[in-house]
Amino acid sequence: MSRVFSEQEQVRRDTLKKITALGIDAYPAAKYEVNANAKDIKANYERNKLDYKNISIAGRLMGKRIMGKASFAELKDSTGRIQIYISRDEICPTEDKTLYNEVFKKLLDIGDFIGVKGYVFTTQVGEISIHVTELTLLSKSLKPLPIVKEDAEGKVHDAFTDPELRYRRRYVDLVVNDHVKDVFIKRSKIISSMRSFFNNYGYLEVETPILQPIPGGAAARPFKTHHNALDMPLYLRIANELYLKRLIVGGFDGVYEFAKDFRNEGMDRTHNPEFTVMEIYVAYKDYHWMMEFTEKMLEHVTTEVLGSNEVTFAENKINFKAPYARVPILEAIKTHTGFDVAGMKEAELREVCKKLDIETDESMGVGKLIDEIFGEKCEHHYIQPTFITDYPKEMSPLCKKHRDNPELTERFELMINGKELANAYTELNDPIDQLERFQDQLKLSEKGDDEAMFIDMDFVRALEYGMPPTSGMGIGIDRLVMFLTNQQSIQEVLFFPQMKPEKKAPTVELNDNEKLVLEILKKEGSLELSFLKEKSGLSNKQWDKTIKGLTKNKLAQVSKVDENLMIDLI
RNA sequence: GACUUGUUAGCUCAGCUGGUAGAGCACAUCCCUUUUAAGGAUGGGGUCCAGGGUUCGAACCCCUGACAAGUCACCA
Repeated sequence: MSRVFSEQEQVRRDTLKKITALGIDAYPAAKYEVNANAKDIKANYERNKLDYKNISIAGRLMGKRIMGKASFAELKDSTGRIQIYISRDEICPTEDKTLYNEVFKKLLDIGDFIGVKGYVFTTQVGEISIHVTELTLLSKSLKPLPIVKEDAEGKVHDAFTDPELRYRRRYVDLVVNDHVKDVFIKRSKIISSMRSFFNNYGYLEVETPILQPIPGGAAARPFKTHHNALDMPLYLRIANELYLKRLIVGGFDGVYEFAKDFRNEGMDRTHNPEFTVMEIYVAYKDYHWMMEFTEKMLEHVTTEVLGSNEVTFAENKINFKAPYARVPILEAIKTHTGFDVAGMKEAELREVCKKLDIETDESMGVGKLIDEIFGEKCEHHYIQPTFITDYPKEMSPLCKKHRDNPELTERFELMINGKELANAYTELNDPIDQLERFQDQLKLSEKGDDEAMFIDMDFVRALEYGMPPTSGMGIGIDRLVMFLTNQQSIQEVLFFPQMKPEKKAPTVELNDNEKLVLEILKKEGSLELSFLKEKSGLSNKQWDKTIKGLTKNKLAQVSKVDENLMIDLI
């Protein structure tokens, strides 16, 4: 494969050769002992100067300011940036000034990893810096990074902002945009904060299959794949609910999993085909307990990770301090539409939808119709964390019937900023009821609902052995992270959001037109431009492209002789 | 899936009514021992997303396509 390098890339490759020629290994194998980092030095040097007499630090070179025999440069490690000061005669005490004049000044580029040893001091301008006594190249960078600069007022210049480039080259984004890195650090902290919250309760973190013969536990279109040895279809999981409940059957008191789920649906600001969900199931609990558990968890996480329960998201301030409001879905509909839909049959609900200007179709049953009314008319009103409870039975086939009303289920969804964040049930543990619900789903699917659930007979069998009363909850981690980091797009909280493949690299081979013109030139030697154009028989556009291609590849050149443009082979 | 907008140097962006491509940073060469987004001077660097059309002439106008972003639709 032949690659085309930009001028700057070519310069760096040449530089690499020069480094090697000087006997320097641009990619040394040995470990580099580090005893300090940028953040720590900046935070503690003033108070404790003696500790910073002999430090060793490593990172990327992020900027050079050369002033003759001395220079300043920026070093960036995982904790931040620090300035380094290099004086020629200090790192080159003998007559040989190569390390400074050649290696540092000319052969080190922005983006290279270097290690420096030296001592910390404060410059005349008052910046804490490292006075370098020893400089080591740790890894050469062959591609130029975008140069993002920040001025004294904190204003960013030439920011690297193009979303496509940022997502496709997340590594560059992370190197250059500290605020992006911070989002992902926060994401990690949110997850570990949740994990320790669950562990403190004594619940067990588990792993369940991602490849499933029956994709269950949610209403969604799955990805399908094929196992060769078994010669059978397998699906990427859309949820892990049914497996976690099997573990409750098996006797664990509480199990949870941070799971990647996969749904073969559209992509937009809040949907990525693979996404992370945390599901937890706890025995001997119900959904009332789970509401308290959920609000306590969110209060805990926001306190621990953000140091506050108040979160700004877009133009809204959201308060995660428990407790949260609890609103039955039918009450929410009554409040926001004026219609009391309790006990309504499908036909009556359709009538209500019509009056509310909500589109319906034949495949929609009672559950979907109610869900539609709520989604259209109510959902967006719930900005502050709110538990919407007691959903209709038909839209919750894995959820236990409501203890007071058999048409409803003991289910809640947690709404935040008008969006669903978490979903929880008092789990259905009656195997006979469960099988009937699955069969109802089958009818829905026959009616054309392509998201209705499959019947999972092994799951029914597990329930037949007996599952204790259990409550379960699932929470979308990506969306939670979006809320807590004030990001409006899911792509900003995923390191590598799904993208279409990149365009193919351009070829350097000549196309047919170029070959044709080249043949004519080879035969004739030197020709007048308009004559050659006519002879080639190409359209204006094609001629233009072709001759530009040839001159670019240095195969032909155009020159002006008197008043005529001549084309020659090179 | 629909609509809107965008795609020009390594990065951020200009580019007039169609007349052969511009800036800042970065890069290269030279000068400079405490500077700080940007010291000074000089210079190099382009498949103007791709393909086709109109035109004497296209980065610019027209058509088709690719990719992205935004809005909407769809989506427990």
